[in-house]
Amino acid sequence: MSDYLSSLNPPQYEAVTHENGPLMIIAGAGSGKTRVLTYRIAHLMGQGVDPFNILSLTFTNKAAEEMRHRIEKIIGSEAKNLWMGTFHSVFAKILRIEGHRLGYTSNFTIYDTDDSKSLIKTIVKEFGLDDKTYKPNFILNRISGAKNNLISWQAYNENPIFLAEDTGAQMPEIGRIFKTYSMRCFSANAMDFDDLLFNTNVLFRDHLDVLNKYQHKFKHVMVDEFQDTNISQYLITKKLSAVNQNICVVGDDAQSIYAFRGANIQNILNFRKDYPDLNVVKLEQNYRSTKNIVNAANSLIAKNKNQLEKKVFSDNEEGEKIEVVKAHSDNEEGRIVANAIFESKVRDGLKNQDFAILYRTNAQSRAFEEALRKINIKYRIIGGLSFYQRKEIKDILGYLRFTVNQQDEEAFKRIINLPKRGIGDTTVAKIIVTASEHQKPIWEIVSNIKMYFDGKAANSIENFVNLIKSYKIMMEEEKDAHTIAMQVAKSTGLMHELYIDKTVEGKARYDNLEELLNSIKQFTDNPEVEDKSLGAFLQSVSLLTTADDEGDGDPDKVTLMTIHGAKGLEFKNVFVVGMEENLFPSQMMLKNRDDLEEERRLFYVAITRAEKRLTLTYAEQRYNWGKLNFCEKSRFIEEIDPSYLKEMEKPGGGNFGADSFDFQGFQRRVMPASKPVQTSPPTRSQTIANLKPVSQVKTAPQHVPTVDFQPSDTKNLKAGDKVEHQKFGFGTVKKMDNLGPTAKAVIEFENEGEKTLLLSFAKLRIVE
DNA sequence: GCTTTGTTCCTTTTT
DNA sequence: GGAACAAAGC
Repeated sequence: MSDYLSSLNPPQYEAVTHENGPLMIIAGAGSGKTRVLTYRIAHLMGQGVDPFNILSLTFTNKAAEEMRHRIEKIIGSEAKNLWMGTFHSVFAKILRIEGHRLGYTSNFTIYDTDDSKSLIKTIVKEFGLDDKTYKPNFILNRISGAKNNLISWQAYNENPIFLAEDTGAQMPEIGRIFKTYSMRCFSANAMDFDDLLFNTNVLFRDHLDVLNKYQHKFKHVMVDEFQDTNISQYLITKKLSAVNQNICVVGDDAQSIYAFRGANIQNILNFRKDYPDLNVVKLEQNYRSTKNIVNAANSLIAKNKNQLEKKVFSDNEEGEKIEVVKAHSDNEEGRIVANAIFESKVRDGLKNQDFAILYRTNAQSRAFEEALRKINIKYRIIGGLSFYQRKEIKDILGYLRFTVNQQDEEAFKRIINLPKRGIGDTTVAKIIVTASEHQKPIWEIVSNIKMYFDGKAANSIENFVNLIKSYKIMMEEEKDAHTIAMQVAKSTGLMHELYIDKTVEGKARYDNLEELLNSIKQFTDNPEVEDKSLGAFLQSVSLLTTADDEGDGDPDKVTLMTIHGAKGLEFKNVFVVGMEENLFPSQMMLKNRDDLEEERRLFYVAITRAEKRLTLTYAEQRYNWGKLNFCEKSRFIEEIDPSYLKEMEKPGGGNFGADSFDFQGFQRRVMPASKPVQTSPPTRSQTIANLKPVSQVKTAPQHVPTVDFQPSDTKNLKAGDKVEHQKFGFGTVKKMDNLGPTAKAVIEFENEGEKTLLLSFAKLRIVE
């Protein structure tokens, strides 16, 4: 049991064996933080602390599960009794138990961002406000920001500063919207993400017996990624540990990247003030990366003024210099990275899973997906439009949510006329008006609909109510989540509707639905899950984090994700792509929050994910919602000490550029530039795993040899050339207007007639 | 009330 | 390029 301690370096040892009193671990990137946390919990348990008394808050549920399994290996099956999870999932669990104190039932709904926005939109409309001025996104951010700082709607409306700010932003009614939004959530028996934390604070503030209970329950409180906690989260942990003072926070101020959602770097900088007898341990040795990568990262982060003093170092090999690669376009960037991965797999004997492509925004993934797909490299995308945000999935979940909680207004609006049953907007509006006139919940109105309306719509509503009632009965009979979901999918007709849709999209949606039912089955079949009810399943779904999505079980894939998603992860080879001004650092960030330091920390996080090799790429031109933009190299590249960098045109000795694409035994067929190979959204389990052999992939007509239309080829385009346009089909160039990036061509299309096009390269290719 | 077609705005990042 | 919404037609 104690032999694992011998593998630790002195500060790690100190952190692991520190038992009582406040502790702050400043853990530099790659310093073995997870190992320390794991061992620390194991050590506490070894010292006789009951796992029921340990609360460990992690950043993703997946991280919690991994840690739990590692502890299990050291100390045994008791580890399953540890309280572990994200802030949101742990305190949602507590609110299920204690929420009745605040007027919620135990089956409250958790509104996701879409629900919140939709509700705000409804309120804006009801208030008769202009929805061009009152943007749901902005309002939600405002409300969320307030709640993360523990400002209630009452306090907000009493605060002249907030109201003046809103008036200044031409939105004086935000306070009133905040109030209505909060009351509507409450009467829907629903909490949004911020409410889970806000209400936990309210619970602990107003119900001291509850606070007391959990203070004594959680004898040890641990917080991972402490630099990314907000005030609301910090106060929860502070209150919980007020009696025992056994609070251990682990973080790295250099990796604080969530200020946009209220994370407060001051939490970590000021922790010492709250705990004067604080022990501080600094883990400064990086075991993950080469010297070159660590030094480069240090030279970058040194530009930040706000930071705790520490010296991260590596005793690993020197390693290769960081490659900086310029690509001509975003598509070429994709090909360069895909080729480099291909080459590196062969040269260094690496697997797909050793590579990650990290970008600033989800929208950047497309070029890399296409390039990887073309050369049959399996990949997985983390984040972006998640499985649970797809329409067909949300539809079924809407039914399940409404079955559990009939006050759920957002679910009601989604499913009342789905599948179409002749209840249009007018009827729904009438129901809502009637409900508010009689001061009764919507469910009360619709379940006695004949008392209020008659006619065709009333009959449809009655059928709908009976459907829901039948599901409720199943729930009361304690049928498990899968049984009920199956019944819902079948008896609503939603499953059949997708089944008879034989379009590619319809097929994909049907597969998605099947996948959903499978995952519910997995949930109810999992022996580790005690509560197999519908409510328990819904909760687990609504608090999934992006990293929690496991895909189809094949781990050997290249990982594509945002840098935010890469927190806590490591890969042998990392590509940080889109290193361009306005993209990274993001111009949005600079415009709205003017926080270059947070962007720099984000880049620091990206660099420090790499163990062996790091490549930075940027493109000279890039499409941004249909328009071609010209880009400049990111200032961040210049900020790294140049002695750690190696600038090059193309990686891999220049032999793997976009235009020299033939590998041994690997014949590439050139395809129309931006025609997606897979027209339907991939199901989660597919995750593009089952790539078609190149020969089956849709290609340009066989008889016409084609080449990609590259931007550099504009100079070659001349009158008389035959071209194909993605939308307009085949045509002949009549005349070129001028050359260079702003070139225009007059083209006579076979079916569409003459058109003048600003040459948008992805849509046009030369047919020789 | 439903379906088709046209128009607009958009994207940081996530629980 | 595309989702989300509005208008127009059935």
